[in-house]
Amino acid sequence: MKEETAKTDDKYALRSVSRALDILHVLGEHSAEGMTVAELADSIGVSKSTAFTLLQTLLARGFIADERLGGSRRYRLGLALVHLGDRAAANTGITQIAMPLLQQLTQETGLTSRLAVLDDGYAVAISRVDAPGIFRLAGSLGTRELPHCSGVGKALLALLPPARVFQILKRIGMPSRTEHTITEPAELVKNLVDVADRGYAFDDEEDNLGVICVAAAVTDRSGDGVAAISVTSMKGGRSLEDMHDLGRAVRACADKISRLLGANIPDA
Amino acid sequence: MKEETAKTDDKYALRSVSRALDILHVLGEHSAEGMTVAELADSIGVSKSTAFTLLQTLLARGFIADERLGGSRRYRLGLALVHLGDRAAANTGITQIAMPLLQQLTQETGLTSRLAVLDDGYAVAISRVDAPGIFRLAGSLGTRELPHCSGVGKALLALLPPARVFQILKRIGMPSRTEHTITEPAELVKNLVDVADRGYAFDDEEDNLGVICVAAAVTDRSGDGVAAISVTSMKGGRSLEDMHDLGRAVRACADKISRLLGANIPDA
DNA sequence: GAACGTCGTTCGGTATAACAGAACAATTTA
DNA sequence: TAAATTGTTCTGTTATACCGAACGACGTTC
Repeated sequence: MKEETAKTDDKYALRSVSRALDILHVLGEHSAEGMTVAELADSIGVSKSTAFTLLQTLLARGFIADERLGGSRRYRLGLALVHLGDRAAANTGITQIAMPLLQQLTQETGLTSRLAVLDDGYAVAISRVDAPGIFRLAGSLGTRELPHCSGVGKALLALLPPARVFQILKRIGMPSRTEHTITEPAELVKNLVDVADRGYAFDDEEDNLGVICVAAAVTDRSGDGVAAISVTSMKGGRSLEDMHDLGRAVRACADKISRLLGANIPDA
Repeated sequence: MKEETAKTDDKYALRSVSRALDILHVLGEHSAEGMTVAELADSIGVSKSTAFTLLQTLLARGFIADERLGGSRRYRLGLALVHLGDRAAANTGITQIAMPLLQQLTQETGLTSRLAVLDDGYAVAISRVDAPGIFRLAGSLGTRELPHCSGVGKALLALLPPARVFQILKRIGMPSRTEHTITEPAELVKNLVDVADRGYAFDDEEDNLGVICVAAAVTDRSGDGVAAISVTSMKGGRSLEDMHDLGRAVRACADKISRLLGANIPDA
C-alpha cells in the first residue's frame, strides 16, 4: 500500500505542506472507510507522530474530520473541502452559465450530463447533472480523463490544428482502454475531422465497454475551446440514428452556452 | 485587508501547513478574480518569498492553478479541490441516495433544493440541485449556516431534546439576521414543537429578507437526524397555504430518503 | 526615450520549527 | 490477567522553512 509522492516540480516544495497534501490525496482514495493515524503514516511514509501533528493541523481547519469508534479513530475528508471544491468549480464562471442548460439537456435526454474543462491537455469534469431515476454513473468530478478516448476530450481536440493534436497525444500517450479505443494518432486525427464537421464527438465504448458518450465543445468569443459538455449512456442497442439525434441535442446545448459566453454562433 | 488566522486549537499546528491552508481559504474568498503573490503574502502575513514557495507547492499538486496575463500572474483554486470536494461530499453516502430524490423535488416544486448535514452544531449544505431557469440562489456549498434561523437547522434541532437544544444555542448564540429572526431560546423551542409535530420547518425570512426556506429532517434507522433537505424560494406573496403544501412535499421527500437509509417510517 | 516603479523569481544565512523515536495512557485481544 | 494494539505526548537534534535582499523583466510615467 505504498504511495509514491507524485512530484511534478520539487524545486520549491515544502516538505510538511507536501505531506499534508499527500494525506488529503490518500484520504480521497479511501473516502468511504476513512483511515487511522497509523495507516496514514504508513501510506505517506512518515512516523506516526508526524502524521498525527499533520492530521491535527488539517483537523483544526476542517479539511478533515474525525470519528471515534471504540478505541480507534478514523479520519476522512472534511467539509472545508466541499466549500473550496464548490468555489473552484464555480471559478471559471462557466459553471454558473452552463448548469441550467445542462439540466435542460438532462431533462430532454434523460441522461447524465457533465461539463468538463481542459487541464494540461486532459479533460476534467467540473460539474455534473445526474440523470433522474436510479441509474448512477460512477464518474466522480475532478478526475482527469484521457483526451483520445473520451467524448469531451475529442470534442476539444477537434478544435485544435492537427500539429498541436499530435503534440498533445505524444505527450500524454494513447493507451488502449477497450478493444474500441483508437490508438493510432493518424486515425484519431481522421476521426476528428468528422467531429469538427458535425460539431459533436462520440465515445463509442472507447473508454469503457458498454458505455457511450456524446460530447460537444463550448467556445468563447475568440473561438477557442474553453470547455465541453457531454451526455453518457449505456450502449444497449442504441442505433446510430439515435446517437446522431443525441449529438444534435448536445451540440445545440453547447452552442447555447457558447453564445452566452459571447461567441458568435448563428442559431440552428 | 488583514486576515486573522482563525485558530481552533494550535497545540499541534504546523506553521507552513497552516499557512498553506490559509492561502486556500483566502483564495476561496477571492475565487472570482484570483490573487497575486504579493496580495496573498500580505493577506496571510508572510513575506513574498515565503508565499511564493507555498504557492509553488500547492501548484505542483493541482490545489491551485495559475494564469499569466501581462507581466502579472494570478492564482486561483485548482481542480484537485473539485475532486476532493466531490469525494468529501459523497463520503457520507447519503448524497448518493438523496440526489435523485432531490432532483424530483426540484422538478416538482421548481425550486432549488439542498442537502445539509450537521457539523459541530451548524448545518452545512453538501449538495444542491439548482432550480431550472435563470434564478440563481447564491448559497454556495460547504458554508456553515446558523441552526436557529435556517430551515435545515431548525428541522434538525426539532429532533433533539430541549436540553440539548439549549446547550447548542448557548454555545453558538442566536444572532439576529433579520427582523424576523427568533432570538429567544424559549421562543425557538416553542417553535420547534410545531416543527416536530408537522415534520417540516420554515425559515420565514429569518435569515435573509425576502427569502423563505422549507426543510425536513432525514433520519437513520435509529431515528437520529443525520441530515436535512430544503427548498428555497422568494417569499413574493406566497400564501401560508402554499408554504404548507411545500412543507408536505419536502417532508414526503425526506421520508423517502430516510426509508432508503433504513428508517422505519410508514408511508404517507 | 529614459528613469522609475512594480512585477515575479532566486539566493543564502540563520533561527527555529518540524521531524523521528521513545515513552505513556487507554483500549482491545488472547 | 497478560500482551498487543490503539492514540497521544514529550524531547533533542538536524534539517528546513523563513525572511531580507538582490535580480531581471515588464510596464508606466515624465
